[in-house]
Formats: sequence, structure tokens, C-alpha cells
Amino acid sequence: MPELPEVETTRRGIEAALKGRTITGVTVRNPRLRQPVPPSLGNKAMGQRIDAVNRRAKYLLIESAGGSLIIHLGMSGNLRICDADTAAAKHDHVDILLDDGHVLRYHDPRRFGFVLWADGDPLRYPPLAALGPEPLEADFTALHLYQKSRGRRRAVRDFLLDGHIVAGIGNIYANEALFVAGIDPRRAAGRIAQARYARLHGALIEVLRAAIEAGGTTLKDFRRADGRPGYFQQQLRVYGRAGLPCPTCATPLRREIQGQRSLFFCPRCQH
DNA sequence: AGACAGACCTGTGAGC
DNA sequence: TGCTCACAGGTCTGTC
Repeated sequence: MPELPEVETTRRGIEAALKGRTITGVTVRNPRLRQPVPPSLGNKAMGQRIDAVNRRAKYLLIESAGGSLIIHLGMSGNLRICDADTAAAKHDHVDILLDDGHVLRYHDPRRFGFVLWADGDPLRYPPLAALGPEPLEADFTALHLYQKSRGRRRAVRDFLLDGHIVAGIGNIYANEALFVAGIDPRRAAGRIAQARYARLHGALIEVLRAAIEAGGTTLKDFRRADGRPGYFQQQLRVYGRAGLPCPTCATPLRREIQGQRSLFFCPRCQH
């Protein structure tokens, strides 16, 4: 499910229910996530008062003075706020219990996500420390993209998916932004001119902002914390639309497999 | 250093 | 109805 807009939508949806609350317990129904839920998670989290709910790339950081929960939603995860007595459904793997009788419930059919605990600054957790800039923060610039791309022979779509270059871009929004910028997703990243990276930089920001505004994209699994879907799928220009007319020139959109993942693009508008 | 395949999982829809 | 196959929003690990 979740790329940056979906994780940010989730963050906004759970923040008010968590902030200022104290964790009173953790229920783990199935610890076998992509990284196993640590046995010590409950003891570490118990009694901690939640100060902030932050996001870095696609990671959610639920922070307290004594440490932080680091939650990743993988491909099919979601988080909901519900009452403690709400019956658990299939794939509801972890509950974080709160002192007001609510529960933060982690649901993930494919179990590609995880729930961890970091004792210190969660940004020092190695996968987080290695990430590139946040695309909606000021340190993400067109120049950064251009400079990082020099000498790279990989396709620009795969370059955008690399979190070390820019954080949080997944396959949907990489495809969408490349369409908006008029760039062929198969083109080598190192062979795109600086002016075109300026367009791509603007397109990424525009597409991500619009998707957050719409509450994310729900293709299948994604739900906001209150259970509602996102609505950005209605604004997708190319993703999942192979064979349908290009919104600009009406040429049928094309789908190709590259690096084991689908590309969607207009063969006429993108070069 | 960088590029790529493979691994981890379950569910769904298409085609037969 | 039921089987098999392809495919899905991510990212870590290992190999060349």
C-alpha cells in the first residue's frame, strides 16, 4: 500500500489520538513480521508517554522520552485507532494499548512491515540514518537530484525509488511525477539535463502534495486511521492505466516491466 | 560504487 | 466451481 502520502495520511490520522497518551501495554498476536517483533517491545514501551508522532520517509516514529516505536507498513499494512474491546480481525498482528481505553492496531496481511523499538534517537536506526532528503522539505532540491544522478546508468524510475537519493518515493508516485515532467521512465538517470531535473523536482512535490490532500491512494489495502480509503486513485494520470488514453494526447498509455516492477507511461509525451 | 536478482508474505483477479 | 498463474503500494541482502 503505502508510499509517503499514505504514511503521512496515517500519521495525521493517529496523531491526535496518541499525543499525550501513555502506553499501558502491547499485545502481539503474531510476531513474525518482516523483522520479528522484539520480545522486549512491551516492557520497553510500557509506561511511556507519547510526545510526538513523526514520519521519516515511509517510517512512522511514535516518540517518547524513553524511546520510540518505529513502524513500517510494508506493502499492505495499515494502522487504526479503535476501542480496546473491538474484536481483532485476521491479520491484526499488534496492538498498542493506551491509557484512555483506545488501541493503536497494526494490520498487515502480507507481513512486509514491522514494529520495532529504538531506545535513543530513532533517526539513528541505520536504515533511517542512510536515507536521502525528505521530498517535501527544503533540503530536497533540483540540484541535489541532478548531482546525484551524474554518472548513473540506471533508469530514472529506479533512481527515484532509491531511498538513499530521495526518501519515500514509491512506484505510483515515481510513475506519476515522470509523466508530469514529460520524462521517459526508462531513460538513464545520468543522461537527463539539469533543466529537466528542475521539472521533475517540481512534479514530485506537486504530485505528493496533491496525494496527501486527497488522503492518499487506495488501490486495495490502504485505509486511513478511521477506516476510510484515500481518493487520489481518481487523480492518477498513468499508474494502472495501461491501454487507456493519455490525459494529454490520448495516445494509449503503455505498461512495461522494468526491474521486476511495472512502468506506466505515455510513449508520445514522455521522452 | 553501483546495478541487479532474489528474498520475505498473502490475497485477488484473470484465464482456462 | 475450482485450479493455476501473474501480479501487487517495499526494502533489505547478497552477488557480480
